Amino acid sequence: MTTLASRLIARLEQFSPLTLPERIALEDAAVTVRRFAPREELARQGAPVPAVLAIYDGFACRYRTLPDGRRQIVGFLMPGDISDPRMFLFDCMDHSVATLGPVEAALLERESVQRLENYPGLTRAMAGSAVVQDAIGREWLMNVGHRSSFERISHLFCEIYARLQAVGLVREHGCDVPLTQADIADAMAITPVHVNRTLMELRRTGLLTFHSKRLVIHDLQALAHAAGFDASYLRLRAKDPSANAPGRAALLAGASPDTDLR
Amino acid sequence: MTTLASRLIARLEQFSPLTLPERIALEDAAVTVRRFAPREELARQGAPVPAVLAIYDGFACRYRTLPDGRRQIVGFLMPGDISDPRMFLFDCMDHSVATLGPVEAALLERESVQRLENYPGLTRAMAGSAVVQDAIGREWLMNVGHRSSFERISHLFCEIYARLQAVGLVREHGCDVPLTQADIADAMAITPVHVNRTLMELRRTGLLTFHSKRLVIHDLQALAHAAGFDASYLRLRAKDPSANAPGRAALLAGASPDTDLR
DNA sequence: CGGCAACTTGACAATGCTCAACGCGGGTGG
DNA sequence: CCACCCGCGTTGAGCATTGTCAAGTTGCCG
Repeated sequence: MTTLASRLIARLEQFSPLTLPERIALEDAAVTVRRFAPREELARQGAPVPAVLAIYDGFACRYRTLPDGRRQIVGFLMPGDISDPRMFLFDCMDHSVATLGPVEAALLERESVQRLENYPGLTRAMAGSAVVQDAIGREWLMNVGHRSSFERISHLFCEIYARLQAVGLVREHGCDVPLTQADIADAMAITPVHVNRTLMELRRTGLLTFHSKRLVIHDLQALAHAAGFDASYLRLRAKDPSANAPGRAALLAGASPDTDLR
Repeated sequence: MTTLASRLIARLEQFSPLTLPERIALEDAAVTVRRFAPREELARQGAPVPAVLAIYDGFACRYRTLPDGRRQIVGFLMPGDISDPRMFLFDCMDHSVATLGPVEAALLERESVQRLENYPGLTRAMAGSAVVQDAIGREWLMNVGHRSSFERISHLFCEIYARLQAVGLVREHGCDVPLTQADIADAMAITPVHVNRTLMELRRTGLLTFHSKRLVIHDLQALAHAAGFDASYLRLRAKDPSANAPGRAALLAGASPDTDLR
């Protein structure tokens, strides 16, 4: 059975190996798993930085809003993700954070994080995680700036699929993606109605289906090609599918990019 | 007379105060100022991470390119800026870096950076700098996603103006901005021809002029309002006005959240 | 059964793109 | 020294991707 800490450890170890004491410290810090309702605000732009968020299950998002109400989602926090501890360097948030669907997560207080930062491996892993989230932001900028709506949505689903695969949440070419079409719209800067049209076109072309929060990718190769998706920015090591059931610890194997890029 | 180190110190101290030994260490690390030609590539996507860049004068940019040649600039590096040292956590760059106009900068090798990271104040300051660059990226996403070309370009110029003001490079409501219209296009994801049209409209409305690399803002208040610009994401402390041109205090350079959001 | 959120669908409008040409200035080579 | 050329800026005409508005359907949950 997977616990929050084990998922977090597995994810963070993709960035830097952790010593036993480091894993224990992480487990201690992330014991209290809380449940959050959908659309719950966890941090507000301009308000004090509340805590670092470590996601066990579900999606959250960072977003900014314009005075007129338009919302731009600037990143997703997915299972195994941890938000950037360096936010504590400033006294207030420059963006908001909210859950999308229901979420299980741990909140790490400032002191808790500071304790973790005494461990170099953990510091390095969290930094790596943050760098990847930056890279994702850069890719999104590319997406929103230079790709058609069709490419954009394809690309987003490729990314989500790859990230969920990295934490073992993909089965049978499908995964649960608790996003509404409006969420996708806010992330990719497309109108909800146009998201709808584009999703139907994706369905029609047989590349993927996304229905009742379930994403199924029928032709990953073709989808990645259509999207211009190259997973290298995610810095994923290939996930051993059997690693879900404990027993086989031999990860870190090759950086064998089977779901290859370019 | 301003040296690279003094500019760097002044900028970094906006994030965290530095002790004397820290300043000295920084000076030691950044003694060698190199000159770079315009359009010189300093780091290439996919290639090893060469060095951390500390800018003394001129603009550089981070960018990603699509196979078909389209380029998205994902951030500017401006005088006093330093690129993110955490890039060294990975073996290759996820984006490229190039100069725009001529640039004077120091290159800090991996070992040099590691030495600096022994100083907590420097580590904190560099982290703060990186967090702000992330925040800028988020704002750009908002820009490209949800603002009209007119707002976008206005917003970009507000940002550039505020950032240059923070390092004392604004005089008489004007500053040197070594960008071509094509550069602005690549940053804001607009066509060069449309950038041109928009610039002319900005000129016509009397908000600003941008000619031969010189930006003059005629009505900052109005421009910021038109752009929906709120400087708080830049986390600038008000620049001491006496540092260069006496008199006019920093208008929007807001530690004060009076130019509030929402 | 009612209500609300999410999803669909259609007609129309517009912002910004494409393509194409031309002006202008500064640097370089003959 | 002049002429050429290339990068950059400027302008125009037509077009298409995507936004807007509006209405209707589905489906879940109380």
